[in-house]
Amino acid sequence: MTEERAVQVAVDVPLFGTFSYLTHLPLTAGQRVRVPFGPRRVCGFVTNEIPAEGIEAGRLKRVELLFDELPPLPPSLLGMVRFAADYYHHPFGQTLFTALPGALRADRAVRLNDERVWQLTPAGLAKEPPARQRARRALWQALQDGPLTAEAARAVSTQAGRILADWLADGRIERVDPAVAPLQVAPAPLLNDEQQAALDSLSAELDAFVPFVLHGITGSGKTEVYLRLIERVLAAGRQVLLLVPEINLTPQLIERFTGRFPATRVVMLHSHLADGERLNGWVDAWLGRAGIVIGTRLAVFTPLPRLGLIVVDEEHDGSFKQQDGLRYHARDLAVWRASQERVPIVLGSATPSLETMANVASGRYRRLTLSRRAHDAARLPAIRLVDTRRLKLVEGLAEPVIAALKARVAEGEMSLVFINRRGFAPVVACHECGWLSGCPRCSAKLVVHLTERKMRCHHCGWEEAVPHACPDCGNVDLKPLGQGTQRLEAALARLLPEARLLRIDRDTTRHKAAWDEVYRKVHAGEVDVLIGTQMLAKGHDFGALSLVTVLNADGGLYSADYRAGERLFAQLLQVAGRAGRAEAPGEVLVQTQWPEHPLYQALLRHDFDGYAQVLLDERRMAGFPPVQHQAMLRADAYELAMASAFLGEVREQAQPLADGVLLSGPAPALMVRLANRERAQLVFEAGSRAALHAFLEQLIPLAERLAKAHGRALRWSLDVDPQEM
DNA sequence: AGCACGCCGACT
DNA sequence: GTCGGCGTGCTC
Repeated sequence: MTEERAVQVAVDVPLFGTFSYLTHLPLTAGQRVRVPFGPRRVCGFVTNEIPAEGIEAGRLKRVELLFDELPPLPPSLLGMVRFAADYYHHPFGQTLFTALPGALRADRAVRLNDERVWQLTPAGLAKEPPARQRARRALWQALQDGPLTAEAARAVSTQAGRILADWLADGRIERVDPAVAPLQVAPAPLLNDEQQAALDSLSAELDAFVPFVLHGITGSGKTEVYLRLIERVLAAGRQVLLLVPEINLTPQLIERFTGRFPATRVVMLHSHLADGERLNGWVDAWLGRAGIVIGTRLAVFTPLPRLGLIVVDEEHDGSFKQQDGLRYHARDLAVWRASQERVPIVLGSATPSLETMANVASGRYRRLTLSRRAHDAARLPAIRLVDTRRLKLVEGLAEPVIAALKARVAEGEMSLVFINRRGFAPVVACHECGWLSGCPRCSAKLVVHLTERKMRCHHCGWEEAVPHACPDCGNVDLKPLGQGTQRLEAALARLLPEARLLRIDRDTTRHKAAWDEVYRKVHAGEVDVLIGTQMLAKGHDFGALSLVTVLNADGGLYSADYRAGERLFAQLLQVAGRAGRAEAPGEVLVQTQWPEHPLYQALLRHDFDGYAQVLLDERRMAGFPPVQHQAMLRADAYELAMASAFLGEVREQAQPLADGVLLSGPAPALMVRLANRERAQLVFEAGSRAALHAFLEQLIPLAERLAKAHGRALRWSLDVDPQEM
């Protein structure tokens, strides 16, 4: 026992700083402990943070317990947490706890899988095989064939546990760590010359921090380039972190990696895992047993002792930004991590974010381009704009679009009807008095689901029955307004009576089994027309789509969110990329009332770079990110007035501190009402990151103090690099 | 965030 | 008399 001393412990509370405790244990940074905290006991982590001043030694409590099932968290993880806490101005303790799997956050010991395997000792090999009992003979035979995992032993016999314990006791067998399996690589398709060139450039920089952008059009075979690069990293005995958007973490993707590297442990990490599963995957990565970690944004924190490469697939995807608590951007943290650990990082996308394009333009990132589809036969689709100003619409569909769909159905080819639901909803309206089905808790409109005769709020989840008459004037002739997927499905069924339709949206794919069924039907050729929303703009491979139609793209041109244009353009390029993947040349029809808009003109030419430049110039003129840096103080309360009043006070007192920082607002949020609360925001903009952060440093204590006066009804949070207005 | 303490309204 | 509503303050 060493002498008593003080250590700093981080706990999961919204307070800046760590807490001092006495201990006689030789504790080091990263160890998990139990400490008394107020009237309760909580789990905490020892840090090497500088102790706060001014706490009398007499008031210190003692560390109660060390949880030593696992080694201390590595310094690299604590370093990344420190960086994230500083950058996002979030309490260190809470930042650390969001970086950890749930099982390590609780005030109790964890149980880990025993990874060791059973194998025969030399003494055991020399012994006679057991003569009696089927179970003993079978187990003995299995051990002759090689080491057995606990799981494999149980599969041989339910008696295995007892028998193996006997044999262990008499020295015939031993329990050892499994040998590291040599890398195995399944046969891979050939690369085209562009893919090969990209791979060569990437492979030349495996020992340093180099940020790459792999800009490859849909169908150009980015994943195959990742796989070849990953093979080289694994062959060098190092680990790979692959971050993917929530929606892309599919069994098909995982199978592609496990299929290519059958002897390599591939760990999947995402928020829907059970606590135990997530912990085991995390620990396998941490202890170096897993070669590849594939996960959503939370996986960016996974400790990897032999990290050799980070890949962020679909780096433009919004799901990399967390929208509550620690509002981190996993892509940005991944770039920071790669620089710290001196490994290359690949940001892959068909439509890179403007942030990334700006870094390419400034020379900070190196761009590699895949401009052709991997299969030579697959050509880029021809895009046509259908000007709906001069055409009569039937149920929201223009005549040329209906005709094109009919033709494809007649030829037995699959089409996709894409609806951009952002800013558009099938609401119930009264044509007598103008009443609309608004959500009682939000400023959103309720969306009709005809099959269930319900109206549902897609923002807060509120649900109610479709009324029989107008609640305001009693008119019984209520009509659905706008275009929802369900209503469109009904219209298409009438217009294309011979077609087999399949609707894909959050309702039809909520359950995994339903999604598998959708996938099976599409690939079995049991579908003529797919109908769907945003989900379809993501990277799913639906095979032989020959026609893609987009019905209501214009919404993105009118949005108050300055990023809406960027998102719409990316979404249209992505969804157009669904067409013509196989031998059939694809066609894309976009209905619009504004065909001369530069966005559509760039789309016609498949000109991503050109329009990205237009958008970047616009951002420069307007002083928006990525040219300027932003942070946003968000506040919500039962009444907008309280949120605005708080932000107004903050603005008034923060103004003198703003050196090189522009304050705007407070303004009501774009979606003012959300789940019975009303929201407002105050925006800070600066040309220099350092100036912005120096300002935010002073802003936090100010906001804390001013918020206190409004009581618990007022909630606030700081969003650094906000993605949504 | 939790949790206790504390000070006012309707009940066995 | 006291059970319990949630405003206020503190956590090494």
